[in-house]
Amino acid sequence: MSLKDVAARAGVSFQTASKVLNGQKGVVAERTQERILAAAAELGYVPNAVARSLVTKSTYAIGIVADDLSDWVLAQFVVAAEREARRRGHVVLIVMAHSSAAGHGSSTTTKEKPESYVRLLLERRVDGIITAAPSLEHDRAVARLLRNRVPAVSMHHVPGGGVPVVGSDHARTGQLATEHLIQLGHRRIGTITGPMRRRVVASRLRGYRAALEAAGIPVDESLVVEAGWDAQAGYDATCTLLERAPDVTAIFAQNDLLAIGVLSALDHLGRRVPQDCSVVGCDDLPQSAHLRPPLTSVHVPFYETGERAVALLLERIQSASRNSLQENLAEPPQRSVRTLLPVHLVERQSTAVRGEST
Amino acid sequence: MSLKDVAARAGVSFQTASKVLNGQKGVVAERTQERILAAAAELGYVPNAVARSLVTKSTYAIGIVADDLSDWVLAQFVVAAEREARRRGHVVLIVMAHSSAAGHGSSTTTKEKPESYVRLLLERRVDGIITAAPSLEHDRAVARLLRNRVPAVSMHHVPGGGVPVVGSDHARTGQLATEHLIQLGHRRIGTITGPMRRRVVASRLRGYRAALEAAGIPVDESLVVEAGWDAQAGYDATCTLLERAPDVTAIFAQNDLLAIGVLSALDHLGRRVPQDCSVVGCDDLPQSAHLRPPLTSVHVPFYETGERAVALLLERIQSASRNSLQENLAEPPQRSVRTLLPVHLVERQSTAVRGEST
DNA sequence: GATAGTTACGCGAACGTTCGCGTAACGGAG
DNA sequence: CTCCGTTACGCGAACGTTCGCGTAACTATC
Repeated sequence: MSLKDVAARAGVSFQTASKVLNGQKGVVAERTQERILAAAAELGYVPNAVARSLVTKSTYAIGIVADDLSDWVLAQFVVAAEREARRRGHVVLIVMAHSSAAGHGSSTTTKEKPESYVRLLLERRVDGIITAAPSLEHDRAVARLLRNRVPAVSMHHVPGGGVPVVGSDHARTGQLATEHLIQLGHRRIGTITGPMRRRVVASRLRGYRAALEAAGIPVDESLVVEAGWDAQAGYDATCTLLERAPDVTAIFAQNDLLAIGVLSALDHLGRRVPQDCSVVGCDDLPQSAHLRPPLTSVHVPFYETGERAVALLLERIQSASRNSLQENLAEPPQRSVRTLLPVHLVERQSTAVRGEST
Repeated sequence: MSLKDVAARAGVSFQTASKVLNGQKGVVAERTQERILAAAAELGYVPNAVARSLVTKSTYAIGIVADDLSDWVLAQFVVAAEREARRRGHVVLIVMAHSSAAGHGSSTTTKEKPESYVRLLLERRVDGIITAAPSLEHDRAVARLLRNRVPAVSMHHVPGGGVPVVGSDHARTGQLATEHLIQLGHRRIGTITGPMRRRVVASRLRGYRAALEAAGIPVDESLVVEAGWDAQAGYDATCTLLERAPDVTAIFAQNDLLAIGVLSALDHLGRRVPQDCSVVGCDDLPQSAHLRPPLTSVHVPFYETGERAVALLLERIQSASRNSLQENLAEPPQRSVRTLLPVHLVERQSTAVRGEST
């Protein structure tokens, strides 16, 4: 099962076997190479990556700390990251930052500290870490580890900086959606936001405000309703919104799940979409095209974000290993970079010119 | 950074440091223990799990081979598996069986063989493997590796058996949905299926047929439309179905994504749900409760399936390590077990008594 | 047929742990 | 003061690799 076994069977030293099975080729004579290959095949030899890692000091593994993957958006990110990582010869170790919520039958409610997620990966000696866990975006302990211990890239804000961020332009997202509604003639535009403590939410809301101001429309705070992040929350928030301001003619929902709830609520309240009320979402889920009516939404490139994140991470890993060769000569000050991928509006049938049917 | 460093600083041998930092406690005097702990903290010592694994021959890692996690169902499974694994002290290595489809900008189209997914994990010396990749359910090479090389549990059928399967009762799923429609008085019940090569699809269809036969309703093959696995496919298939058989009064869609397409198509064709046509789905996605109308669906316990899968896997891992101690005494014949978790119908507003409004 | 050059392989060390056993140091009893 | 029993720590080996260098054996040159 080990190099020694196949070497014995082929009648060579295990170091020679190592050279042909894993290491550099061409150093070993054709004839013995074949013998070794044959022996390995017969024994079903599988190289031991953990021993290899021990000596090469590199695991060819990257760690991902992610929030709940039930969220399509994060799943998309992770899928892309894994694919890109493997394309480049790395494997992915994933640790989920499960929300503290009791959840499904976990009897032993061990209160896990967020930094332990990262620590777990550090113990495993991953070559680098990617965080895709907005729930950790305010955690300073996690931030410190990411900054000092290992090459890292984050999908969200990291307190204190020092970690490159790859994301999309959230403010622009809110702005695009709102501008679209303004162009359709809407003036009373409500918005359903996610939880305010999340940065994305604040950014998208900023975009919403900016668009209104640019159009000379006063921002009415009663048109902003903070909600959760799912369809039910969208439903409830819409009811609240229409109670507060029955005259809204358009609603900007901060994601498509919320938007589903918005559509549902409008239906119950007897408002037709888009004739009585336009709706625009964010994220552009695949299903959104098949809702009734098909949902206008701002497309956010999560897949590409995942790809970019690992591409950037692998670059950093390489430059880090180069630098350690040079004994950390010229410690890279490395201003924390922010890469923002462009978003764009996908127009479907849930938005229309204001008052078209009245 | 290593045990030797903290040992040096604490003035002890590194083996002693090992005992207090990782291994058994109580063997070392209180005083020196504190010294070592202090030294470790000052140096920011993080144990090296790869070195540990090398000697203990156990990585405390399990591998998951999964299909595209954009599918909520699989994501759910993986989320649960990861959570349960970590609760029990294991970490998760995930490898995705990306469909060969060209997809997003992967320039180097290295044709990866499915078995290489497993091989990757074997090299990493994971303690066990879980497969959640229906796309691999016909791959004999993968099956052989799972059978012989490592403790494994699968979420889907494994050709040749020998690997315990944890899943849910798919035939019953189809049966429950169909029985429900029959009880509401429907006789002309169409069904939109997924791709026939998938086992789930065949099983659910079997349940559909069984329910019809049990009710003495002849099975009309023209009412069975094979489709893909997403909303668009559901839309198209519904159009086909209604062309073939305009008299259907109920449709059973094999998953909720398809059902979204079904609802959308019925809307376009001017049929009201549920008055003109009832619709029932499968999987019970969270959004399904907020569609219009809220979708009746068969709930499938993916989360629990994930939990059970790793629970079973960890059991097997333990018994395997015990057995290797006993030199594989009494090779366990271990009939390949199938654990089927129960499903249940969730009744919402997309189904109604036939012809209630006509 | 001795010497230099090349090619093909082996050797030793190191990576950071764990684990069992050996052995100092110490205290109390004879 | 010697002897035995504990307690607290150290030692050596092993896990399966990689890597650089040493060194046989073999071919070519004079």
